[in-house]
Amino acid sequence: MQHPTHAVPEELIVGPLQIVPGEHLARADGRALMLSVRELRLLTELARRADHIVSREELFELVWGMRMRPRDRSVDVYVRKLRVKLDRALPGWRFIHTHFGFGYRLSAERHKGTTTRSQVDHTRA
Amino acid sequence: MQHPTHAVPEELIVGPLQIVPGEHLARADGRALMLSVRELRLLTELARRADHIVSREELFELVWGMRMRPRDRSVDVYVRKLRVKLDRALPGWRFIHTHFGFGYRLSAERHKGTTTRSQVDHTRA
DNA sequence: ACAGCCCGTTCACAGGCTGATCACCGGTCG
DNA sequence: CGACCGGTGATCAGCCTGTGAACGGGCTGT
Repeated sequence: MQHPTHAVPEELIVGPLQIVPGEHLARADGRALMLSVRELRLLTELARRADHIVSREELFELVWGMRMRPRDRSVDVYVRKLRVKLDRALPGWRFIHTHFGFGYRLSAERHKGTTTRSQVDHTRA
Repeated sequence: MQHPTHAVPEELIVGPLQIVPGEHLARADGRALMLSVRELRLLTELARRADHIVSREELFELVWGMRMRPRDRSVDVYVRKLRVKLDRALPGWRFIHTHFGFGYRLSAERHKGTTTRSQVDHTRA
């Protein structure tokens, strides 16, 4: 089922991230990200609630479309997959923040010290 | 009694601090703070009584939900944890003021000096 | 039809965070 | 000056998350 040609496409912007759910596409600084269906959908739902904490239960229902079973760790696993890909695409940025006991929050934040290679960052806001 | 759709969420503002209990979230100048459950709850109760002195006993009952045992120092410990995080997030501001023998009071007040490191400050409240 | 690859799911273990208490020190008041 | 009150740093067990890997199914190209 396609959208009508000229429908206004939803476009989510979070820092250097751009997400276009209607096109099943996400970009980092303009470069397309290679995300699986689940990954993109999780990122999308987080982006739609950027800067707000979203609980695992809510995320699960939004992305998987059903109630989360008690000890299901799927959300955690996909959050990690996303983090890895986002970090590889945009080192020096952090997007998915854990709120212990509550859930996750998507916000673009710079940070010092990169994962893979040592990246000099003298940003002293 | 719930409102149907978008009930107005409680939002507490204290100077540069914004607290949204319903979202388990507090922001400093718009930036999300990373607070634990207890910390956020303590900050919330203090904020709901901003500019008023709240006794330890009352704070304990509000946050812990039970009577405070005679020598319990929990409130003091959490006040400190909050002070540290608030100072790191907003150097130059003081929020939690001690009222010797009475309790604590939350009020946004500027002060000079402090950088990232918490500096000993002999200024009287 | 078959092999290979990608993806989604589930495990089990490791590590980090939180909340509760102590013990000790320094500050304040009478 | 002595007693009391609040500030601070550290410890500890338990729960919550992070993480690497294994498993099985479906899709694709040959």
